[in-house]
Amino acid sequence: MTELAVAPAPSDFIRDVVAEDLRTGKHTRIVTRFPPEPNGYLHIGHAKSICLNFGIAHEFNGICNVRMDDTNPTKEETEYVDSIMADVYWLIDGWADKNLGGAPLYTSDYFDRLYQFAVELIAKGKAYVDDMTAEETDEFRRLGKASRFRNRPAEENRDLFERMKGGEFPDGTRTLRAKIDVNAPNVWLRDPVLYRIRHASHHHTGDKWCVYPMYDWAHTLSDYIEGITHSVCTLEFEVHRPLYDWILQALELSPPVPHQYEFARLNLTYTVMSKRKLIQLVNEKLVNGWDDPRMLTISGLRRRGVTASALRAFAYNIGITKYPGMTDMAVLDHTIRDEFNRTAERRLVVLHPLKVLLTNYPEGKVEELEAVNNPEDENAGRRKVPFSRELFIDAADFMETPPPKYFRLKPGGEVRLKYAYIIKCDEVVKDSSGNVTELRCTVDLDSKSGGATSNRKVKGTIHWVSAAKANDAEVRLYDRLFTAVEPDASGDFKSFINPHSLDVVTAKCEPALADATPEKRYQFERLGYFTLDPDSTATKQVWNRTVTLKDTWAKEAKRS
RNA sequence: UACCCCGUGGUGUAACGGUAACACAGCGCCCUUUGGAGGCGUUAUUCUUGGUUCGAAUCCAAGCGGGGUAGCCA
Repeated sequence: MTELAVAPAPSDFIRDVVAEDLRTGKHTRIVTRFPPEPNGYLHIGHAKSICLNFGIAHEFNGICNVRMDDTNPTKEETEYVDSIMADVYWLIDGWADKNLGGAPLYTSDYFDRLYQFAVELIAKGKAYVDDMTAEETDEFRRLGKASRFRNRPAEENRDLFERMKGGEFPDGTRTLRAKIDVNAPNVWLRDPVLYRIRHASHHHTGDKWCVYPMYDWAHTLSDYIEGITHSVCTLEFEVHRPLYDWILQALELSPPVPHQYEFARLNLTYTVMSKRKLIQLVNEKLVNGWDDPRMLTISGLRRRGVTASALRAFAYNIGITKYPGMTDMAVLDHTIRDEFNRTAERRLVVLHPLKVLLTNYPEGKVEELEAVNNPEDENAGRRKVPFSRELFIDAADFMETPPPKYFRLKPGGEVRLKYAYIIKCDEVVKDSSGNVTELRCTVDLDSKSGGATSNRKVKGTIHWVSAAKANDAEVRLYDRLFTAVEPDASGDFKSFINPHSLDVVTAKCEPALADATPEKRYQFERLGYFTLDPDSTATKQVWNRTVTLKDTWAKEAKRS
């Protein structure tokens, strides 16, 4: 099993529609799109959407456009465009052709055409310039009342709209509104605003414009312009769909026209997903930037060590529906472990070193013992691990007064050192304040792994490194960022930040780990999966714990 | 409040009028030189009430519950 996570093509209600439209000949080539607003970094919820839209294009031989939905100059920045494209390419690379979507497109590149469409709508008597304030507009809409400017002659509307574009009027003084039905049951049909005045510099069009289209106008027509067949968005836009369809009909656009479909956005336990909250975490320095490995941003997940293929497998596992549920973070963890168990090479690393002296093992002797790189993959080969008189084991693998069912080292007890010998703890050395500083043990020389007399069983097997040959490395142990299942369910989500979400230790690593590369994932035996962080230098490795191993002992220990 | 959408084990999904299944989580056992992985088993599900039908998770109606929308944000 070297092919990973190439799951069978998933099926869901949207793919069903796509397949049907192809079957009936309604469409001959599928075009989807992923339309982020460049006002923040992409998160795992966007990954779900990317996998859906690119997935459909990929499976049905179509294309998927990445389109910056940049109609609000006051919120959008080029930095975000760059991060978004980096994330999208990373996520789809090796799975769908990058050129499936090509270079990023921009709604702002269509501003001229969108403006012309608006002029057309005015000419058809289906839009008018309104002079009411934002507050008045809101109130009238709530009351279902018509604006007193609603019946302006088309020519006056045309003139006013042109002068809006010309910059004659200050921000907020006028809007262009669709003339639909001020009393419609669906509030989005109560003469929605199509254009507003914003004397602001735009990240992509500079100072060319001072009127900017609203989402519904821009998005619908951008879909049409690009020949989108299936415009897939999240549930909160469901009530916009009648407006989407109205716009296409009002302009009497020739078919085929796009159709909008909605699915439930991703909700995950123990995290927050809204851009507003993520940006707060960054700005208030509660995390170290957008790509902090504790963030559920795509860049954060990438830095943490999650692979694109694992993220895609996750998107596949959770499915697509209209039910707005809450997915357990355990599903993400499981998906990552599932892949890494098959692909990650094993290494011995001691996180919290406790010295062990083997009293009956010769001083100065070094044995090169053989270790399996990956028990799940024979092709991963073997390596040598040096063994000597002084070792480090993890402090958690020794207890002076252990609870029942503790299989590791204890005074007078025995344990197997992985790939090496069985040792017995004879003596516990402590400092003046009673802390254990060293263990004196004896080796059963007949118990060497792979040897003729190695068959003796002991209950526990622990990892270790040779003190003389070990290399130091910084290891960043990440845990979930929030302690509450739903941090934003009530109160201030920041009050649920996990104070132990990051623990930094200096670990002792076996020599073979020195050759590690950033692309590879490693399992530190019995501890978890780890990835080299970009903070690493030629002289110092920095490791991120992507996810722990499943730990049934922790559960057992909690019980007693 | 109005309008729209959605209700299948604890969680996420499947079953497309014909035996309610899969994954995660949980529990138990087996195996294990990772308390990992793996294997086996197990707990537990169609919101309610009517209707249509030989037959309903599926279609219809009402109720109940949950979510969304009511920015000159997207």
